[in-house]
Formats: sequence, structure tokens, C-alpha cells
Amino acid sequence: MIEQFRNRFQLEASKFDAYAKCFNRIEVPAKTTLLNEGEISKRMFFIEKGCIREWFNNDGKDVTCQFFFEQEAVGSIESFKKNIPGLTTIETIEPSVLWWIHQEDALRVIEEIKDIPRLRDLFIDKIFERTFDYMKYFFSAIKDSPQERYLRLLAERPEVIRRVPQHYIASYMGISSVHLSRIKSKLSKR
Amino acid sequence: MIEQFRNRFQLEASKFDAYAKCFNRIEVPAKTTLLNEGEISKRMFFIEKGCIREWFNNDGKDVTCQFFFEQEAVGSIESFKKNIPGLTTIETIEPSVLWWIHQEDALRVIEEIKDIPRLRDLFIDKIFERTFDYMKYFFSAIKDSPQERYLRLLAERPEVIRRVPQHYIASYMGISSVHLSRIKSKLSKR
DNA sequence: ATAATTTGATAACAAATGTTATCGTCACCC
DNA sequence: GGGTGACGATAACATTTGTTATCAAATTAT
Repeated sequence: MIEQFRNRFQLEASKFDAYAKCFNRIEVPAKTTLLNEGEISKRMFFIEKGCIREWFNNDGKDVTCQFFFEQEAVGSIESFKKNIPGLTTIETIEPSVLWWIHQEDALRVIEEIKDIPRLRDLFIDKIFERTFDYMKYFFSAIKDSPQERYLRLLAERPEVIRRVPQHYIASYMGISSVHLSRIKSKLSKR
Repeated sequence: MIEQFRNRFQLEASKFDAYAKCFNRIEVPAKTTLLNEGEISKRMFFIEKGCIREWFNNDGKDVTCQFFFEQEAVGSIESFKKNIPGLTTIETIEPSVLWWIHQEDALRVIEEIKDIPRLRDLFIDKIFERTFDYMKYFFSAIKDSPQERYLRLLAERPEVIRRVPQHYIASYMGISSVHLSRIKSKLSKR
């Protein structure tokens, strides 16, 4: 994991090592809560192995708002800067191997990165990508039927379909698990 | 308009004037198409007065994806860097006074801005804000009923309700105009 | 191994939402 | 000032989606 980052960002060795010290490796079983509103000191996670979902409580029902897999960062910059949407809970779906960093360290690293043009541009691109993603999700939500959205998810993020329990996917799609089951059944009859 | 920007960004006079030269003022009637897939050279607009909607064609129906009002920028950075979602059309809803800039000029200004820490941070904050907005829209789409989303729109962006024709709002909410009419009627009966 | 829990499919019924059509009002154009 | 089209309300009916309940299979815990 560490080596991947070293290659990816090409920092000077001393600086990289300083950053690397901030990261802690943990292994956790499935259904482990990593972050919730109770916690005061926030953390950010990188997934070496496993799969995570982010969700929040809406009138007693959980609404899943995102899934994360290997090589992705969770508990990310957005929720660091503001708390949106309200406070979310992050928990593992599969047994996972994670690297975590304190929020303050992450923010400090980001501030330093902003002065290195190459990394700054990389950072800005990452934010843009995230913006595009959420634009896509939003547009898809208003223009596509649930069945179309399921097919889109299957095409664009097959990992989600393969690895995530179906009722979480239904919640993420904003439909009932019964309805998702019907969609699958209808599709399989072709 | 120009003076507002001068105050907002506090650039050196010479640089500011160079930028200012790139902007062109136009006045257009309602329902004017400002940008569509036919156009090769793209433009970006700032609204001095009026109101704009952005939409795209989805199987023969228009889907409205956003509304813009005074002091907002349209045809923005996102669609400059990538073309998402596909190509959108931008048209005025009300008679409007606009300032436009060539895409290339806008990109050049942005590149220069990245080296001025204060403006760079402003720029990054703007992108973040946009990301948060679309996250909120997406989450609201999966967790709230159409009626709740209407009330949210009324609370958070009353301008949209006041100034935009209802069938555009319905399209933006991803519901039929009949259904939106029913929601309003139901709410007014309380 | 057995029990308990989670997951997913299905049916029956209820509620929400879409579609099509009709009508009235209002603004705009000649 | 009469026509035209845009806008919005409403009704009737069709379709989609949610809810609740039940069952079976798979997974996990003891």
C-alpha cells in the first residue's frame, strides 16, 4: 500500500516518510463501524482490501449514500470541510484491511500539497471528478427509471452488484428491496 | 457587474483590466438559446439580470438539470473539462442581461489564478461547494419523497419556485408536471 | 451440528406516480 | 381585439412502486 503511494505521488523521500508515519494499518471484520456521529476525533481511511458503505439515518431508516472499494479513500475531504449530509456512519461490508489517518494530519498534508503544482492539479482534478460523479448520480436519479439505474450500475460499477448485499443497493438507489428484487427477476426472464 | 468583480477578486488593476476585456455584455429576450450541441466554440456566461435553465434531451423529452439566477456563472467549468452529461443546452427563461467569455479565455484565467494562493483557495472552495450541492441533490433524490423535495426547494431556493415555469420545475425534480400540480394542490389545502 | 441471523424471492394488497385528455386563464403578437 | 400558444389545474385510468407478510436458502454464531 505504502509503496503504491510512493510511486503514485513521487515525493522526496524525507517528506514522503513524514507523511507515511501518519498512517496506521488495521484489520477489521465485516460490519465494523469505523466512524459515526458519536466520535469526536475524525479519521480518514484508505482501503487496502475490502469494502465499505457510508450511510445515514433518515427517520429511522438507513439510507446508504455510497460504497467504497480497494484503493479508495473514505470519510473524505467533503465531510471534513463541512458536515454533509448531516453526519454519516461508515462501516465495513466485508472483512477489510485499512489504513487510517487523523483528520488534522490529512488537512495539513492537503495544505502542503497545494503548493506543489503537480500535486495541486492532481488534487483539483480529483475534486472535479468527484463533482462529476455526483452530477451524474443526480442526473441519473431524475432522468432514469429504477431499472435503467440498475443496469447503469451493473455496467459502470459491477463491483457494487457483485459484492454488496442487495438491500443496501436498493437503499442506495432510493427504492425498496422488494422492488429491486422484482427488477432483477424481470431482467432475468429475458 | 465589472465593478463587483473588481471588488470581489482584488487583482492588480492592469491584470484585472486584461481580464475585463474578455467579457462581452449582451441583452437577450426570454427563451433564447445561448449554447447547444451545435455550437463549436463554447462560451461561459455570467448573469447580471435574468434567469437561465440548463437541460438535455433524454429520449425525446427535455430534462432540466439546473437553474441559474443573478450573479451566477453558467456553462461552467465542469462542462468545459469534460462533457457531462453529454451535451446540454442553455437557454434563458426570462429576458436577461449577460456577460460572456470564450471558453479558452476562461481556462487561461483559471490557470493563472491557480498560482495566486488566495484565488486558488477561492477556486478550490467553489468547486467543493459545487460538489456539496450535487451531493445534496443526489441524497435528496434518493431519500426524500417528491413532496419533501418540493418543500425543500421552496425553503432553500424560493427563487426557483417563484420565477420558473412549473413544468420545468417538475422536469428538474424528475416527476411529471401533473404530479407536481397535485403536490401543490395538496399542500394548499392545509 | 444446531440455532440464529441475514439475505433474497415472491405474493397480495395499498399507495404513489405517470399518461392522456380536457378546460380555463393569461400573455403576447399581429 | 381576436387569435395563438404557453401554462397550469383537474379528472380518469394505467402503471409503477411501496408495504407487509411468508418462505427458502445461505451465512454466521454458539
